[in-house]
Amino acid sequence: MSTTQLLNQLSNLPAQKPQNNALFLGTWADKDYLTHIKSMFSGVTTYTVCEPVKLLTQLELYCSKRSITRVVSTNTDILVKLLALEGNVKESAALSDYAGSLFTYRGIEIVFIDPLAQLLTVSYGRFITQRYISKVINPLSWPEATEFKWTLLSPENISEIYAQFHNALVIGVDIETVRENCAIRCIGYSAVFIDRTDRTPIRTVSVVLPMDSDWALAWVRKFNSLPAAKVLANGKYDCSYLLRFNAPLTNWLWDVQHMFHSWYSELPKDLAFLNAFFLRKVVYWKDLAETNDIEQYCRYNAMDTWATVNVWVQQLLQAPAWAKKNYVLEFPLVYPCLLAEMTGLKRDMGRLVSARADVDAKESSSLQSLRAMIDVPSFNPGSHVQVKSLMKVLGCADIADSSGEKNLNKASYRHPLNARIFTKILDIRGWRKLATTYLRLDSDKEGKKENGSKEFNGRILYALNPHGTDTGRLASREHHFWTGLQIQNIPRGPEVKQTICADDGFYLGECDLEQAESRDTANIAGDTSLISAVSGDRDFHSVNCSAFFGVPYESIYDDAVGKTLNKGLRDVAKRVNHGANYNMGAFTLVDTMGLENIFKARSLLNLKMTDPKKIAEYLLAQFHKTYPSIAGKYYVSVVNEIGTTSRLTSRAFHHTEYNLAHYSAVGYIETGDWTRYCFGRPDKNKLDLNSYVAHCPQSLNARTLNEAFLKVFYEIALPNPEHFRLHAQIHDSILFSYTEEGLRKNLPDKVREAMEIPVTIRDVSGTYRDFTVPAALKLGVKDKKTGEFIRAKYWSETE
DNA sequence: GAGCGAAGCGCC
DNA sequence: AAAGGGCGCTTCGCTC
Repeated sequence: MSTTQLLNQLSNLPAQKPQNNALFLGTWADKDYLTHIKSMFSGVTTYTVCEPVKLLTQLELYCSKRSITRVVSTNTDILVKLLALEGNVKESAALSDYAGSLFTYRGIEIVFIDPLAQLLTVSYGRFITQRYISKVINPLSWPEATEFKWTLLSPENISEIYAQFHNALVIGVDIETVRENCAIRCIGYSAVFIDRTDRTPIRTVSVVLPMDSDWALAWVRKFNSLPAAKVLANGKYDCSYLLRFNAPLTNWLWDVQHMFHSWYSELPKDLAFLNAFFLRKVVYWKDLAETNDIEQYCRYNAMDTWATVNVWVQQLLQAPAWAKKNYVLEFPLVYPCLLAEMTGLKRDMGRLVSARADVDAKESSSLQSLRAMIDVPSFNPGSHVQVKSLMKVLGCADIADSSGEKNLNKASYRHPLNARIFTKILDIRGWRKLATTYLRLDSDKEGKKENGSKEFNGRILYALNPHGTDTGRLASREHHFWTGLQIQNIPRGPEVKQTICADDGFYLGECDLEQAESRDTANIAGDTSLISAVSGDRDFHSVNCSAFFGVPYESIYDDAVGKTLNKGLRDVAKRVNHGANYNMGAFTLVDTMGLENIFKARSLLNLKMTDPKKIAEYLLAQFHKTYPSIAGKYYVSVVNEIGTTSRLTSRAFHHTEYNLAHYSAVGYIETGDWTRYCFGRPDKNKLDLNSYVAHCPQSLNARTLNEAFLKVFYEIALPNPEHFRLHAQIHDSILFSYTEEGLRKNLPDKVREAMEIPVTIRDVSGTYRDFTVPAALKLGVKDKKTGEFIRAKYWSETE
């Protein structure tokens, strides 16, 4: 019997019975939206009050007169009063924290929801509001969580509890940490026990161990080695700290954040949200973590583990098959990600200091000249407010709503004097970004805490999160140890990458999937012209140019020498292709190309019209004429699929043994690979359509690279711990390092082979095709003088 | 002085 | 080189 079947049989039954009338207790701001929630009360007689109600006694009186026993509310005055009754005294409380929290007051159940305006402004507003309202309107549809009981572990009880935990079905684990020194304050465990003979067959036992002694650490190691599967919430965080203390967690198989991301990737997934989403009778408790009382703190730790296992039970019971499949695809990525996060990359500290000095020098000389030019000695180009005023002074008030790069370029196009000033501002901003974000030194602190250098023992650390994006790409941010960098947006020039290097005895290598998203788009849409254009031997943009505008390919590009002959027109085709591919409108095309380029295109193509928007429309039309399946079939299929199922499912199959072990090829395509639940309305909202149209190729590419990441982890990194290091995945590339011995074993080539995964795909018209995105290794640079190949030691050398 | 949102910008 | 989409970090300027 599977775990799910077991839980299904044993699920604790809810105890409540349906009750009397209902009340919506809102605010003035909710008045306009009342019609939207009417149907959510399932026909129960519901009163509405939007006038200010400040006292619980007022509420009680109102309810008792009308036989009201359940209340849905956005009234924060009442919320604060209810919290005070629970001993949580505060002046104000945010609905965003307490949405989904349920209180009981004198026989009345009160659930709080977000302001009704969110029904229209947040794509998932209706969905969540309906769910929370059902907590009081349809309580029988909500299973009861286990009873919360917790124990502080001590020498007196720990042996006995440890023995008891050997029989657990799963164990929830959560740590609380000290940010300043990366210590672990305490660790909580919640064991789930099953007893079919019991009235409540699912039972949990929660314990907490303060981490204040070697004795405690020794016990943590024992508990972490228990045989039960572990369930965590964002477990890479906890695992990182436990690894630091040499107390690795074994058999981590479940994670409620990854499970929820696999199900509703567009929704929040912090533990507080998951509690409110899955458990009926909960009140937000994150603010309790601010306590200084260690006992209280441990209790809070225990509640988190209790919530984690209860959420886990409900996820297993309620998640549909496609979400569980997503989980199987996503969760295993935590292991290679954790390895890469704990490996990090070495920073050459000498080079860091000199690179920073170079950047600082360029910035300060530019700043000096800018200030002299405009005669404002204190001008700060980093302040958008000041730059906007400058734009107004220089006659660009009409575009001074933003001082971003696009508008500054527009302003520059108007007058050469503007160009001198605004180009300088953009230069300075560029240097500042490099210095303050990527080349930080300890001296940048200036009294502010945690604002100095980014290295951890001379290394750049980072987090790689498989649950960070809506498309299945990994997201990156600073490391769990509260330092390091987002590793996926390191600037492409040498300025920063020359300071990041392989470890002693290692070389750095990077392997890219080439034009992956274009190939994916072509194959998903099944546009045979686009497939051959993107996978052929000829220059893609020149092929487009020829097809769009009816000029001979030979006049655009010379294949023999690999040279562009008509850069201007090829450029137009490039811009049009990129824009049209993702459903850009004519207005935006004008905006992004700039008037100069639009009129350049007009003269290159001898067009008659003078309205820039008309020119852009013409350009976009040429794309859609050439590749009719993109808008004609692919966009339409996105709208239809979401309209009928609220989901987008990738009909693609990756040929790796990991997948083959789980699914047979044909059935896999029919049921789909990665599925995204879509709350947006692509039929009504163009931005939603754009994002869903972009999702499919981006997601398919992410899936391919994620499969490759797993292959590299299992087949290359793990068997060669002395000679290979897995550093990161950067959207279409994998960054690694290897030794001389690793080179003799051909490990870089094996990375490339692992990344070239054949894919079988069913296009939107039902045609099956096989294709493989080629991967290219970047292992070094040719010396410009000697022509000798230099193996990369620094990241700047893998170009 | 802390906290927060907006703006801007880095990558694929 | 850079549109559309996908992200996260720093600074500024404001509020509390």
